[in-house]
Amino acid sequence: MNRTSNFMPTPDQDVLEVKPLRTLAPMFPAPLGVNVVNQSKTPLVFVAPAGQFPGVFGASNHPEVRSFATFGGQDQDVSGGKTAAAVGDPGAGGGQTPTFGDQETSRGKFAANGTPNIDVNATGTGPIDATPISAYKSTQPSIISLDDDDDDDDENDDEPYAGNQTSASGQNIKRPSHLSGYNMNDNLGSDNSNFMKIKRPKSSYRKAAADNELSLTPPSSNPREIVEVILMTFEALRRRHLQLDETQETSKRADLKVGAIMMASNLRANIGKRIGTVPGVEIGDIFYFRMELCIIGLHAPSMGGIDYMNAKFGDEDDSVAICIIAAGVYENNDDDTDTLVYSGSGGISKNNEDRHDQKLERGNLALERSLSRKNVIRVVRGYKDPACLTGRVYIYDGLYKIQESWKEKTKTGIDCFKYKLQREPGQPDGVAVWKISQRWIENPSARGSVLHSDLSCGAENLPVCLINDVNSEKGPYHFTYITQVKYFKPLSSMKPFQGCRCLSVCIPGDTSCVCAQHNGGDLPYSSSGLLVCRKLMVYECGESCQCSFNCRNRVTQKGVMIHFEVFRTTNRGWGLRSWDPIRAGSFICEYVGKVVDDNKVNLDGEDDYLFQTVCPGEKTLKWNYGPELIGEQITNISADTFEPLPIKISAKKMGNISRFMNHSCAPNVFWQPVQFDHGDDGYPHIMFFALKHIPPMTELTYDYGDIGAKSSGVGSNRAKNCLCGFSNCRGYFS
DNA sequence: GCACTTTCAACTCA
DNA sequence: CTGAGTTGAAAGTG
Repeated sequence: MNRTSNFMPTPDQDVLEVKPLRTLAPMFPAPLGVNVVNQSKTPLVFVAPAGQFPGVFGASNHPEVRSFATFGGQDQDVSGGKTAAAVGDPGAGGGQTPTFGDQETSRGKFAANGTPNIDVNATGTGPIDATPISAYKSTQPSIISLDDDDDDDDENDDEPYAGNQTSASGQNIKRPSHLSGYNMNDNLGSDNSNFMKIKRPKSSYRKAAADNELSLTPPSSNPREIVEVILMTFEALRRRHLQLDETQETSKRADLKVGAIMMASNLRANIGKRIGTVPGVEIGDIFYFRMELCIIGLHAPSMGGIDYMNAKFGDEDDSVAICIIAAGVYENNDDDTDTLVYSGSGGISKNNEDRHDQKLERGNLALERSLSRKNVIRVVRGYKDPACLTGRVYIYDGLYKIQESWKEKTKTGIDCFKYKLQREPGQPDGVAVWKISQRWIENPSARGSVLHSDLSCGAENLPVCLINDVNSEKGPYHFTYITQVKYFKPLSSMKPFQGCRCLSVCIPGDTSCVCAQHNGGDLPYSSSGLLVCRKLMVYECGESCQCSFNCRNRVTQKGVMIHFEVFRTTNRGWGLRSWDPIRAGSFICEYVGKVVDDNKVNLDGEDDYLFQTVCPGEKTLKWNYGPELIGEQITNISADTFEPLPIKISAKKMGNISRFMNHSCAPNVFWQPVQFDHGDDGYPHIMFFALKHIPPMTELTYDYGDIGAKSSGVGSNRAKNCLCGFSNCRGYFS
C-alpha cells in the first residue's frame, strides 16, 4: 500500500505552487508527501486499571412494557439489526437513487479513504491546494516531562516539519521547544511565556509516571483517522478540564486552555495553510468550538472569520482568502444552501462611537483578491446548537467561490463589504442535510418515505420514525417495542443500590456525596450532560438517593432525547440514525431487551440480537485518551485487561431502537455500563454514548466486539464476516 | 523578535 | 431568557 498517497497530489495535476511570502525556504521539506507516521512507535500505551466486574448473579425486575408495537414481517429475507455495516465501494453503488441514505453513506464510508469524493481540481480553472502534507507531530512522544535541558529543539531534526511551517505572512510559526512550561513546579526560564498562561494547579501537571508515557502516534496514515484522534483528544481533555475547574474555583474556558495545550504539544493536524480541501475533514462534519477548527487545520484564526494566506499564482504572489466562518454575526440571509452573502470584517463595535466604515485590508482584501483569482474557499457555517441554548454548532459546508463583491451601507450607516459566494457543484450536501433534518424535527410530517411515524407508539420521549426510501420492504420483522430491560429476576431481589443524601442536587466537589465517591470522586457527567470519561461503571443517582430528578447525575435514566429514525440501508438491513446532531459524549440510548440466563444462552440457537460485553476494538477503548497531557493517570481499559460482564441481553423478540444499530469497526457510538436502580454490578444497564460528534443523518454504529480478543469465549463460533471495509477492519465481529 | 492589534468566542451574570 | 460585560488565543502586522 502506498502510504503516502493520501498526501500527494497526482503528478499530472495542475498544481498551484504555494510558498511563504517572506522566506525562500520551501514550505515543506522534500520529498513531498513523506508520511507523518513513525511506524516504529508504539501507538498508544494504556495502563489499564486493575480489577474487574464482580460477577454476581442478579435478580430481576418487573419491567414495564409501556407499549406494544408489532410489525408484520415481510416476505423479504432481510433482517434488520445485527448485520455488518458493509461499506459499498463508492463506485459500486451505481443505479442507486440519490437519497439521504446515499448522503449518509458518502460521509461515513468514504471516510475510510479520507478522500473527499469530489474532485476539486476538476471544478474549473482555479488554483488548487498544493500543500498536501497533513503534518502531525509524529516523531516526538507527547509527554509531560520535568526533564528540561533547555536545549533548542528547534534544531532538532526529529521534528521534520518544525522549521517549515509558516504563517500566512510566511513567518515561521513559533513553537515551544519543550513542554516543561506546563510544569508549574518550576519555571526554568522557559523561552515562551505563553505557556505560563495556561493555569492548572500544580498537582495536575505533575510528571506522568514513566510507565504512562505515551506517544500520541496517529493510528494510521489515514488523514481522517488523524483528524478524529485530534478531535477526540481535544474533547476528552476539554471535558476533564471542565470537571476539574468545577471543583476548584479556577477560570473557565476549557476549550481555550485545551486548545493551547494541544497547539503547544503540536497535537494538531494539517499544519500549514492550504487552499481547498483539508485532508481528513469531510463535508458535513460538525464542531462545537472554534478551537476544534483551529487544531485540525480547517480555519486558523481562533476568533476571526476570515482565514487567508499568501499563495503564488504563476509568478505573482497574492493574499487570498482560504476559509470563512459564516456564523450570523453580521447581517446575512441564510435561506439558500448554495449561495452565501458574506460580510467583510471590521466596522462594528459594541459602543457606537467606535463604529467606522470597513476598510479594504486584511481579510476583506483577501476576499477581494480571491474574487479575481477565482480560488476555492472553504465555508463553515455556524448555527445555534439546538441542544444547548448558549452553544453553537459549526458545520463544514465544502468549497465555494466568490462571484461578486460590492459595498453597501448597513442599517447602522457604515460601509460594509459584501461578497457573494457560490457553492462549487458536485459536492455532497452539507448544510442542506442539516437544514432539512431540522425541518423534520419541527414538522415530522415533512419527512418523506415514512412507513411508520413512531415505532415506539409513544413509549419513548420522542417518536421514532420508520423510513424506507431504498426499496419496497415495509418494515423489520415483528418485535415488541419496550423501553426498559427485562431482568429474569425481580429488581427487588437484587442487591440494593446505595444512594446519596445530597439535598436538591449533587454538587461537584462535594466529598460527602456517596454517588460521587462511587464514581471515583467526580460526577461522571458534565453540566451539559456529557459523559466525561469512559469507565468500568458509571453510577447515576437513583431512587434511593435524596437528590431530585433534576440532579446532574441522572442522565441515561431519563431516556431517549434524540429524534431517531430507523431506516432501510442499501445492503445491511435496517439501521439507526438521528435527525439531531449528536455531540461526543452524549447519551444516545440503552440496549433494551430481555436479560438471558447465562446457562441458557447457547440453547436458544442463533440470536442476531444478542448483546454481550465483548471487548471492542481500540477505537472504542481509546475514547478517553489524553489525560496524560494534563499529567493524569491513564485509566483506559485495554484489550488485554478487558473483562466481560455476565450480562447478556437479547432484543430478538422485544427491544428498542438500539437493536437496529449495526456494527462497524470504525464506530461512532460505544457502550458503557451504568447503574442506578440496583447494586448488582454484573447486570448493569448497557448505555450507548457518542464516540465523536455525529452529524445529522449519519448512521449510528458501534463495535460489536472482537471475539478474537480475550473475552467471554461464549459464542466464539458466532463470528460474522465484517464488510465494513475500513482501513483497520478486523474482518469479523461477534 | 516583540508588542500590539484584530477578531462571525464563549462564557457569566444582572 | 437576553444582552452587556469579561476574558480570551492565534496569528497578522509593524
